Amino acid sequence: MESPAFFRALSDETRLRCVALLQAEGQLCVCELTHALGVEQPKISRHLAQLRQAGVVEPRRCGTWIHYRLHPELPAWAQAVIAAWTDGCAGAPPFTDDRQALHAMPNRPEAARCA
Amino acid sequence: MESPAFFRALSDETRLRCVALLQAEGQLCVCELTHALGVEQPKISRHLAQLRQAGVVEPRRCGTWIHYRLHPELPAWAQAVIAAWTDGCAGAPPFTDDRQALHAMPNRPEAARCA
DNA sequence: TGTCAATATACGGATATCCATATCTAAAAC
DNA sequence: GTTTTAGATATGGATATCCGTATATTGACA
Repeated sequence: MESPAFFRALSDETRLRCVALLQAEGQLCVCELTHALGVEQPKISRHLAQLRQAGVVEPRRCGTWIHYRLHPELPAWAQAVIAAWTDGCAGAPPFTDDRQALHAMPNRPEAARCA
Repeated sequence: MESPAFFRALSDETRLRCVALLQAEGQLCVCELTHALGVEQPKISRHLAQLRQAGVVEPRRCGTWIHYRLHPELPAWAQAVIAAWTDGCAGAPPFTDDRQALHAMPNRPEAARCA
């Protein structure tokens, strides 16, 4: 994990909003992120690709859906950085709004259905 | 402090090397940073300007020299992020080499001389 | 096999970033 | 006031980033 690449991955608001949601919720599919942030799907996919290439998130296919989560093998310091940031910032807009929009989403695919 | 701007400030190796040195040493002038990193002075100045504009560092003029330090009013979460990162990474190259080069620098201006 | 739904990638243009080199500013010391 | 030294900024070119729109991929299912 190269430090500059890691911080660069966190240097965009859309990506930070994804990271904050994943940190709070554990695992989300692309359609949930798209709905929660209220942006177009290709934009989410492009940013998820950058987070994936930086090793920040990991995808898991689950039938039609692809669930993303924070990469379970993130170095301890990177996990600590994300935790420190979310502790300080995830309780303020726009991150709170995203969580609210997520929970208000109708017909959420249930991650539980996929092992 | 906008989160994306903060992380963007940390998304470059030269800037991270400066931040790591400042975190370890407390306060350094531009010529010390230039010598420690072994890069051209305008490059250091440009990167310090970016860190300054992001609110990560603060300059203090001291006669001919300008001393930089981590901004004392950084939000707690930002300080925690920097601390978590340095705890995890500052003990490895290239950061260790920079500290070594700094301590080997001849005729270091003494910060103590300026209150 | 064909279609649909979820996700990924390609394309093209606007903007930002990074660097090396050259030049400018400002405080010190004479 | 002229020179010297530390530091900041300007210029221009190469590369990267971001976005919206269009299209491709892939698994599920009829």
